[in-house]
Amino acid sequence: MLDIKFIRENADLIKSAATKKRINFNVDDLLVADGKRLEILKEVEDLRGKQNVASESIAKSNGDDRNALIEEMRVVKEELKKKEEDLEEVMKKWRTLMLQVPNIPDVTVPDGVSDADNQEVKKWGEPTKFSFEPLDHVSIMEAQDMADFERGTKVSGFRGYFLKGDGALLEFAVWQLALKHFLSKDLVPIHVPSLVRKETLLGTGYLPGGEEDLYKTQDDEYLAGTGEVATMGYYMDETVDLSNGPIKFLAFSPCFRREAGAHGKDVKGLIRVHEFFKWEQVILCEASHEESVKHHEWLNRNTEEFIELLNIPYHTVANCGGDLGQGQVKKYDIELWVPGENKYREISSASYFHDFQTRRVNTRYKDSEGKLRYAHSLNSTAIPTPRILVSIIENYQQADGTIKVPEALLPYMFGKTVLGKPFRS
RNA sequence: GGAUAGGUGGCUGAGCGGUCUAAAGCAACAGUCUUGAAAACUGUCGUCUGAGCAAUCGGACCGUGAGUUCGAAUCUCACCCUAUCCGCCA
Repeated sequence: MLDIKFIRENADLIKSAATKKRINFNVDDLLVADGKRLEILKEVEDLRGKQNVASESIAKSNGDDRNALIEEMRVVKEELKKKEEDLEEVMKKWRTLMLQVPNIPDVTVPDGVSDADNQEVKKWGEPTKFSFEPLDHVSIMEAQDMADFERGTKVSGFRGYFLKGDGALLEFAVWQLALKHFLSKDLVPIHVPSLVRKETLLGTGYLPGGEEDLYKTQDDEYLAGTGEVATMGYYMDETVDLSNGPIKFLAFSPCFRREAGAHGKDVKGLIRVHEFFKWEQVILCEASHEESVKHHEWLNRNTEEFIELLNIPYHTVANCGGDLGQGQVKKYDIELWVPGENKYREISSASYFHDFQTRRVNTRYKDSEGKLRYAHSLNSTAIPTPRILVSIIENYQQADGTIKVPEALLPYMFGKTVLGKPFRS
């Protein structure tokens, strides 16, 4: 959500934002509705003012004076009722349009329609070369009894999986390394709920609109698709203290996604599952563009560093306008090399929103002049499992089918340096 | 699941049809006093929104939404949320 004053004064910016994001939104419709809204609001407020004045007189008077005044106000009441109905009608339209206003993408966001137009801004390492034909993670993990997809489906349904033996150990090791790395960045670890109330999803912008990708309970709660939801909900309707610097969280939570729009995609393996775990970085900072930009770069760099610890080839892309969400100002995706598919796959997404989200969740802070302002919010994946296992296993596989443990994970693998047993040559 | 009690400003808490412009206390901020601090005293002290250069003025907000009324924090209805006890339960 944006400030209506800002929208009124920067209608052109909104127009080009919609164009750049490939979002169908007509700001003129909103401005017309807004004009009407202000006009009727003024009338309603004048009538209410009249009523307030008369009300005081009525309280002080009696007898005929009193009855005359009451009669007079009966008419005002009818008029007011009619105007209020008019106002409600305009407000309905106004609110609907307000929720659709796209946030302004940064000037550095590349132009484009879809993820195919995202711009590579960094490339680290070269795609792994093998002296043999590499296997995909599904074949390797099944052969090594590190994952069980058949029983996963039997027990959990489509996209179900078990991580087992070294597969499970590897996941826990990644978590440990992630804790070590990200906590060295002074983030506050927080384990957040996945079961959330509707308000938090409305606040973060996943509702309305994302209903079909969310699991819902019989008590009308939802299972969040990311820890960002509960983390942003943490300070909902509160005034936070940013005088000692930004609030920086490292949130952990199970994540649930129905993947309703992805039925044919990535049907095998650990790339796209209904239930996974994610460590997520979340920042609330002062309402300054420079601050947001600085933290955005920092968040993304934190995750890049983690991937570098694992020594997996990756590249970072700046998402193009058409690949940005309604609220995002700018977004980076980090994509890891996946030998089995011979391409990079997204592992992380770092975005900033200015005050787009905090307006909805109503999280403010007092600035140095004591004025209440909406904070800026940012979030970035720290690390998702099991998706990250795909790249670890495929890039570290050896000719005999075993997997070398990445050096950084050695301290957390209970002495194991190689996973699995030779099964091919 | 059963029963009960509640939702009022940053917090505690009064108000239960018309000076509510929401008491009072605490906290906070400023000042006086003081070498400095504390205490004491004095003053300030909500949010959103519209008009205005500004001082200021108007409107809204007592969990949410409807309703009754000339007038609602106060009455009616529905919903949401919280707490406590019992039951069940990792």
